[in-house]
Amino acid sequence: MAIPPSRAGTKGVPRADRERQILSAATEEFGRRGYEATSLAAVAARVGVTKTLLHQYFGPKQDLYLACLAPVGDRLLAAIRAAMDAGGDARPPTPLRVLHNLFTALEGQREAWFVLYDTSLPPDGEPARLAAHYRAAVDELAAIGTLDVLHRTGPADAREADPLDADALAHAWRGLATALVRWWIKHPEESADAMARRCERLFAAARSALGPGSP
Amino acid sequence: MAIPPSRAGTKGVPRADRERQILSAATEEFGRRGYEATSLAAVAARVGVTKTLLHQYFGPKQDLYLACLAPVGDRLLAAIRAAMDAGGDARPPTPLRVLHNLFTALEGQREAWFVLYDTSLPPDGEPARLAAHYRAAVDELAAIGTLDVLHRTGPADAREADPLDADALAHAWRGLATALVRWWIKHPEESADAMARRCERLFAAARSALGPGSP
DNA sequence: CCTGGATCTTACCCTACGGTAATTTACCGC
DNA sequence: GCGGTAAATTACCGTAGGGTAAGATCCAGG
Repeated sequence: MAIPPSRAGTKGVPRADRERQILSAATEEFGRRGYEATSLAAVAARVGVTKTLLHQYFGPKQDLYLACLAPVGDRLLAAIRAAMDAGGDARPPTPLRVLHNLFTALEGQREAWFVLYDTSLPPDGEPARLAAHYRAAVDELAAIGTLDVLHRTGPADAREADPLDADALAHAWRGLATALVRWWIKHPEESADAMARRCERLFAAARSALGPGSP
Repeated sequence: MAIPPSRAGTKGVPRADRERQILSAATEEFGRRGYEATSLAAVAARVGVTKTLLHQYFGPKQDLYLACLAPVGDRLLAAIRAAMDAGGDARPPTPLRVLHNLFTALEGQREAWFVLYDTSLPPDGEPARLAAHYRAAVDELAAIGTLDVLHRTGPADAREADPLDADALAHAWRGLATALVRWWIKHPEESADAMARRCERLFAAARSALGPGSP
């Protein structure tokens, strides 16, 4: 009776490729299930590889998460910056341009958004710190647009404006984007462009529902 | 040398009270960290009691979660229904009334919202099923308001309207509410009423930012 | 052929956590 | 006082998951 041959040894996949595969799979798992609920075994299985290899290439779970987050954060930040640099008065309006760029940046890795906005990160740790860093950068950009919006519609005397309104609006805006991305994930057939157009329709509809102007 | 006295034995807290304490603590933990990341030991410690007692009163983790979710779901549903039953043309407009009722229902247990909208529920299991049930009920209500909004602003020929727009709008609306609740949690000093007023201001501001009417 | 390095696995350890059985203490009515 | 029940605990088990050490396999290049 032959002893079962060991499956160990190279499979001919160069390290750089493997690392890309792992990062991709891990990003998807982290985004879907959240940091805590993601098991390295699951990531490894998805790649068709063993847990151990992940550790050899990326170190402990924490570091793998960081390796996923960094490129995602950079990509998203760049997308938002590009949309805002076009100027506040261009068409389509800034919020829609931002969304369009976000969708484009997320195409092919839509779950990546939830790597950045993972609510289950252990509060004290490097992951939370790096995520906070990227979130702060995003919020800073959001604050620019937000202040602009509030100044257009706020009370004539700026001192009457509640200083927290800006923060709340930025937060709400971020949450809205999150919800749209989540919906998008549930409808994989929708392209980034189609999604942006859909948002344009929705915004138009929402505008009439929010204000006092509806008959 | 005296053997350390056992701390076992009743502490004079009747079962019904303990159960309320446990439910309250568990709701908060589940809401904060998510189902997967919540440890029963942490809940027990918060109550000042042992893990075992949780099991004796509520059974396995799953059942404790269900015991938390059911009242939360009922409360939130009732709050939304009450807001929508007042009629679509009353002042303030329906979305703001819904938010106001939600904030009021969540006062004192703001994290409860995230028990219902927990993204880290194991996909196959009773928790996910019950949560899906409540979410579906909420979405059904949202769909009513949503369709109303879209019909007011959509193309004259209703056949041109994208049927998925309604679903996406409901989803976005829900996500917006989620973001507002999250912001509220980070600002504990803010009352439910103040929060509702804040939302009114924000909606007014957003309205001008979304549409093509801004100069 | 054979040696060195790159790739990948097997086998293992340790801890945290969910869960159960058995036991201990306090209170309450008689 | 004295059971009996309600309220808790201690002590324990099993497993899943993060992490490590060591070895196996394959592929160049000489």
